[in-house]
Amino acid sequence: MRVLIVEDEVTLSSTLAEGLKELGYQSDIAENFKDADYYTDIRNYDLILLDWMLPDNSGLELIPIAKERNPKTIIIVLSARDDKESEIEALKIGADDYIKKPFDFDVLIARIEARFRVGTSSVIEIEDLVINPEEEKITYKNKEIELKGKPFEVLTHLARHKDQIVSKEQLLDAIWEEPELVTPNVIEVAINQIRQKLDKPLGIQTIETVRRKGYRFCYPSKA
Amino acid sequence: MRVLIVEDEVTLSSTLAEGLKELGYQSDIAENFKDADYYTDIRNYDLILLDWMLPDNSGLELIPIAKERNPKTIIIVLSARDDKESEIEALKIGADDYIKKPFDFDVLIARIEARFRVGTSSVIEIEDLVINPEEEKITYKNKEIELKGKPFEVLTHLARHKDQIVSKEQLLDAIWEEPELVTPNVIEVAINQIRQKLDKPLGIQTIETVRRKGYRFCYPSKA
DNA sequence: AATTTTTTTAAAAAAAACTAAAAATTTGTT
DNA sequence: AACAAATTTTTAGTTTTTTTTAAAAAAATT
Repeated sequence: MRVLIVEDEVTLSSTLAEGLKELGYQSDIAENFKDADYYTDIRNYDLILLDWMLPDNSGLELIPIAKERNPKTIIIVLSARDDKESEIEALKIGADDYIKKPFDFDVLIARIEARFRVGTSSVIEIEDLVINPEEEKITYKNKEIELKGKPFEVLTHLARHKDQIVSKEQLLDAIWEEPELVTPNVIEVAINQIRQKLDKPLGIQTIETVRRKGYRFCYPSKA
Repeated sequence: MRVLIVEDEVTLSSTLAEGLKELGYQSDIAENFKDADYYTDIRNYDLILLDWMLPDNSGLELIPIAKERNPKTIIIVLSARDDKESEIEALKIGADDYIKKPFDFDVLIARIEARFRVGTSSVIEIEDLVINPEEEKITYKNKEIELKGKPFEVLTHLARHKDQIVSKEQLLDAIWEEPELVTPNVIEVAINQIRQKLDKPLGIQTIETVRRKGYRFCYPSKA
């Protein structure tokens, strides 16, 4: 999980980053609007913790920009303004939550975890295909398929977003720790693995490539 | 949008129901746990506004039950308990939001609308013709049309400016990264593609050429 | 009829995706 | 710590698809 903390009080932002790190979140820190603009441009964040008042601009102005760049980003505004009007304004402009400062770290975490909570069972069952991310195991008609590591994660991620186009960039962001350090070709290699080890032997198609857009999990095909 | 209000103070629940009705929400009211249990069993709610303290049970106990029955239900807990621990408890057990009483109606609405805000769907629907730019897909009477890349983008752009004349220069500026590097002929080729793959097979006309001016998306023709 | 503009076609060029294998890195074991 | 095994990443060549060019044919305008 990738988090962007936009906050000019360095004490607060580093405390947050540390706390989040312990919980397995990876965060970047932007101290002003300009940096936040830069970061949201080059990376896709799952979550943005956004201070309203920044030295060079209003944090609120980042909301439409960030949402435009990645509509899936959840934005939680952290603000010292405790009037109802401010809260309503932030929510209306596109914020997903509004927490008044000073806030309790545990409450913030509880709200974040509630946001990203996944539905009960993590096992993905699609017809005869069963993907168990916990155990990193795939079976087709109860027969186990040898597919591990990155290719497994790519398949899992695509299966979770069944029928949706997922771009290479999104896959990199979701699965690789530092997406900018690898070439997008790693995904092509992973996809190739899946096709060699899963599709080919079983005579099915699980992933189709949508040229220039990404890949889409399309099993069972609706044809 | 279907809402279940679980609240024993009738004054509050009916005020809420009325306010929500004006905004187009349809709500049921449960005054106690038993009724809430009954309602969630027979109906699927988009949203449940849940009071923590109910006469016959803790409202929190409804959360896993309701989520099991309809995992998509959003549950907002409304509670007089204003300590952090209670808020964390509710969120951890599965609540999606926690609002302290007394709360402001407008804030509640802003939070609800933020939850159900739909990411701007860019799908263009014109009679039987549906253009989905996200997925780069066109269907006519649910039958998919093979049209991708630049021709697809040209069609999309013209459809977005339905009935308006769009010049070749405008199309180049809108779709090509570096318009000055290509000749306007690329557009003519794209238009031709559209006519070959869309208009011709379906016996319709989507784009008419306005000599010396540009092109105009003219489907359905008002003739 | 001459000129301009658009349409059509086919082939060249460019871009994106695929594949196989080597190199590098990580992991587990002795 | 050193080795072996497994995994990941890179490289580079191939294939496929899309985009562009260019030139001929057709249509509209003057």
